[in-house]
Amino acid sequence: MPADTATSAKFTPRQSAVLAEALRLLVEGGDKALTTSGLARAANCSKESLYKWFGDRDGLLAAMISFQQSKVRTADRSGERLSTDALREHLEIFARDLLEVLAGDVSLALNRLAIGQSSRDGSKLGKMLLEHGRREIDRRARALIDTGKRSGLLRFHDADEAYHTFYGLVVSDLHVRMLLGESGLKDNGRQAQKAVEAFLLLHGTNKDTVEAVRASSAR
Amino acid sequence: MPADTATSAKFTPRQSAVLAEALRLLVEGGDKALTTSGLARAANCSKESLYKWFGDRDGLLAAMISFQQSKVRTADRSGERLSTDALREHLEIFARDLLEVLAGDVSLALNRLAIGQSSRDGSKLGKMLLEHGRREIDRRARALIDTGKRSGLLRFHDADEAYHTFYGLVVSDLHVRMLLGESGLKDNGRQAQKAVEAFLLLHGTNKDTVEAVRASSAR
DNA sequence: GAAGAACCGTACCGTACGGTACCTATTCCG
DNA sequence: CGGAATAGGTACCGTACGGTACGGTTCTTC
Repeated sequence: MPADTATSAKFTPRQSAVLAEALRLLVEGGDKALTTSGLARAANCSKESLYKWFGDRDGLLAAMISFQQSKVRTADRSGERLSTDALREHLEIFARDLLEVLAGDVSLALNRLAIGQSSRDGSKLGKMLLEHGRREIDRRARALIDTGKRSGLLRFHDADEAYHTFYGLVVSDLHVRMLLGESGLKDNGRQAQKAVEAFLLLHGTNKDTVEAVRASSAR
Repeated sequence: MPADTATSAKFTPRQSAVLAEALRLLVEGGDKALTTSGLARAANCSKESLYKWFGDRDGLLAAMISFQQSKVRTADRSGERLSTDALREHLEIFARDLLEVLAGDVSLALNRLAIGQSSRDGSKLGKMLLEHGRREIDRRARALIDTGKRSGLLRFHDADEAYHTFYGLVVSDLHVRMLLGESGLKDNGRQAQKAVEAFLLLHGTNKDTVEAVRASSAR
């Protein structure tokens, strides 16, 4: 993550610094620890400024999500055709990145926050998280899957379905478990590898790959 | 779900009624709506009784989880050998049940509650939910999978891994999306069907089944 | 039928939060 | 240089919650 260049056009540097501090408080203490007074104290700003900038507490939370997402940029360097090995490599990298993102402190804290609020604000934060937060990573995955199909390495009749299958294979119930407080995996790489193997078996076209994977999965 | 017979030995009928009312409040308004005063008013009991029975608010929440789980009983009628079709049938039923449970009002509300608290109570509620809430359904799934293997219909080298694969195929990111406020699927049955197809392709042994499914998945 | 426990309803206390008002200091700009 | 805008510091208000205390009421039990 870049250090300070994350000054999205939406926020002044000062506001960004305050939002970063707000995220820090949220991560270390949960939403209970994120009070307007506490944030003002920790960020050396006044409550009045907070209310001027963000309206109210909900506005602050929304700004935090928006701010955090402005820092997430996914390198999407899979443009043209791919070899079998390259596809597998890209899928594995994607899976590892996905697991890493989901297990991140800030991601978990924001998801917990949105989930906690979802019952009383009409899921406003949840919608933000889903629509803006995952758009980037979804797009990257879809591009990868589409490229795989165009290269004749994958076959499916619904890209969305294929993506959800892949997501499920990679994440399983890990995300919810981590949200509930469990620690993550010891080895994301291995999980990514297995998920990709299974996914290629389900949707790959390369017979050698399929057979090889099949044999190994039955080992 | 049985109406009133759910009087676990741990709670008196009166306490059970109060806990049921607490769950109702939680479902309809989130944790913010579940105040001790509000519960006392809604359940026609006194706050003093609440504190006498459950200790403090956290004790009440824990009791709610325990109470709800005492109502969930999974019929586990898969004892002996299975045919291919019977296995598929059982897997589909399980998958549908799983999706239905996860999408249930009370389940979602309790998971939201536990996730919201996880950052400030050392994940006590989260642990309860994972260890006691899922034990039943996990056991049922594992029994099913083991039976499949003993019947020569499934192959894998790690039952846990196979179960997680199946879980991922069935649920994907649906659970988190619903926790964030999205509505569930229109058709759980179809999702269950597709997940079972994929799972059998990955871990089934029946060649006919495998080929048939393979063909259909590439349709 | 009386003693006693369990329980209800309510009133109360301390606290902590969201939000507002007011005043001061710094910076920006003509 | 001077006035306006911006932002920090602080004190304050209303509210609502968790938790406690107490008097009155119902239910049990002998």
